[in-house]
Amino acid sequence: MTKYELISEEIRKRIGTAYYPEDQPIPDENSLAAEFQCSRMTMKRALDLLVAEGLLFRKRGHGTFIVKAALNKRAINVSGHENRGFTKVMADKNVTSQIIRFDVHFPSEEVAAHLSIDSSAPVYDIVRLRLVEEEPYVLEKTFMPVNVIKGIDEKVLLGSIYSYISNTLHLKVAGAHKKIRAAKSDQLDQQYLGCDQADPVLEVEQVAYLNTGRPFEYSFSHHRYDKFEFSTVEITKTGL
Amino acid sequence: MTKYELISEEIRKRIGTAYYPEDQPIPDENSLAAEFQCSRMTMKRALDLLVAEGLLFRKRGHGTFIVKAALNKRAINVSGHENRGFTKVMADKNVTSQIIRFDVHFPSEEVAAHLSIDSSAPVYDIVRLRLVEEEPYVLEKTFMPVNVIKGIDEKVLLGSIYSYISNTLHLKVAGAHKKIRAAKSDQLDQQYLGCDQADPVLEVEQVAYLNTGRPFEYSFSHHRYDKFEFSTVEITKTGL
DNA sequence: AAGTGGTCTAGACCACGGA
DNA sequence: CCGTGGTCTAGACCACTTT
Repeated sequence: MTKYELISEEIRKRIGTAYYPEDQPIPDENSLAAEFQCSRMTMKRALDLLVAEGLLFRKRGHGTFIVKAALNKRAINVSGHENRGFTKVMADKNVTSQIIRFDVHFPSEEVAAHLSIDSSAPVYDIVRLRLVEEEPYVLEKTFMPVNVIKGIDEKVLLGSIYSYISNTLHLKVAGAHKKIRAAKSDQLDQQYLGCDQADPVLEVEQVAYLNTGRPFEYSFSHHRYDKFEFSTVEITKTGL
Repeated sequence: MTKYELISEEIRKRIGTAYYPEDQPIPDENSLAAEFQCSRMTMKRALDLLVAEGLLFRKRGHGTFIVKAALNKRAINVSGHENRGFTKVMADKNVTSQIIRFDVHFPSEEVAAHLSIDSSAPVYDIVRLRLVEEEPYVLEKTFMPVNVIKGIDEKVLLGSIYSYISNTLHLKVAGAHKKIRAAKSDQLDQQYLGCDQADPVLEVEQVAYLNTGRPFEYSFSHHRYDKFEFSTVEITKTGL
């Protein structure tokens, strides 16, 4: 844990417990830096995290203030992470998987393009239903290059592909590009997510890549429209 | 324009024009700092922007690399902004509005809570269809406290509420919290967005707040499922 | 040991807003 | 004018990876 993260957590806790009055600026950066015995740059960085979370905002020449809208939120995430894909969020829940399809074949033009591979490089074609506490949570359609993610089998699919990639293959996931849209539910969604024919789904299209820069997953996740939503915070640049 | 933004743009341009080979690290931070005549901190900050955009990623002990998946993207946004709400993105397009409903009344419990106001404080209740180049683009249901955003009338609603808030009221928007989900289209959606009864919509629930910390807008935006998607980049923390 | 990125410092100057 | 946050610097030390 770095110094700025520790300080950030302390300030987050203070906001959550109303240690600072919500209608006044919190102490200025120099005072806080003195209190926490750090440089002003480090203090600023700690506050930056909270600004990015939407808990604080700054007014040049005035001070740093608490976002009132954020106080209504349940409890303010103790560790304050909004965007931590699936498994992380589910850390202490019972996550299981059901395999709907598991094939290997040559990729379509589209899949090859998104994975930056040649059409002659085979890909896994996987459809899994993931359940949280026995409840259907998300239906995932996944393409992964066989050359990159070697040795996928049913046993791996019943657990977490991400655990396999990091713990067994010792590869590291660097990030992902996502597109989020609404879609009509298809026959598979209705069958496995248990949704009605008239129910839509929230579709997340994702290209994930390793810390080698190589894309290793192109996937479409379908979530029940009544059980999943995506949260984000938008910050207006101070200069505008 | 700050130094780190200028440097960031230059590097973004270089990536877009394949100035750097994509299978090798870009020059290290000290070399780049020397080339751009800045400190290493400033150089790092310039690169941070590109990492946040998903164009670059870093490997401690190795170097900074180009994300191959990002190169496929059309042209790499010249100024690289993903999350700039409506009006900004539409800068050079013809945006018009059609007023579906315009009322003032007392807020429901839910609306009052999201706007952090008392149930006795009246709110505008607005439904607008927004069109881009004459095409229906989004149907917005908006609640705003009358005490905060004074003087809204039909003329304002036909243009941009945001312009009115900044240019006439001289208030500043600091940010917004958003939730994105899929929903069934209702009768209004079908009528105004021209979607079929079976078509879903992408719903964005938003609480926007001023640089006074005061929430001023609680809204639900419905987008046609086939014409709108939300893009985002997820970065895995290097420590994990 | 050498080279990379990650953090942190102490201090400087600038931009903005209010007294 | 002063106090605020925003940027920038020059340098230090640490963590990680390869040689």
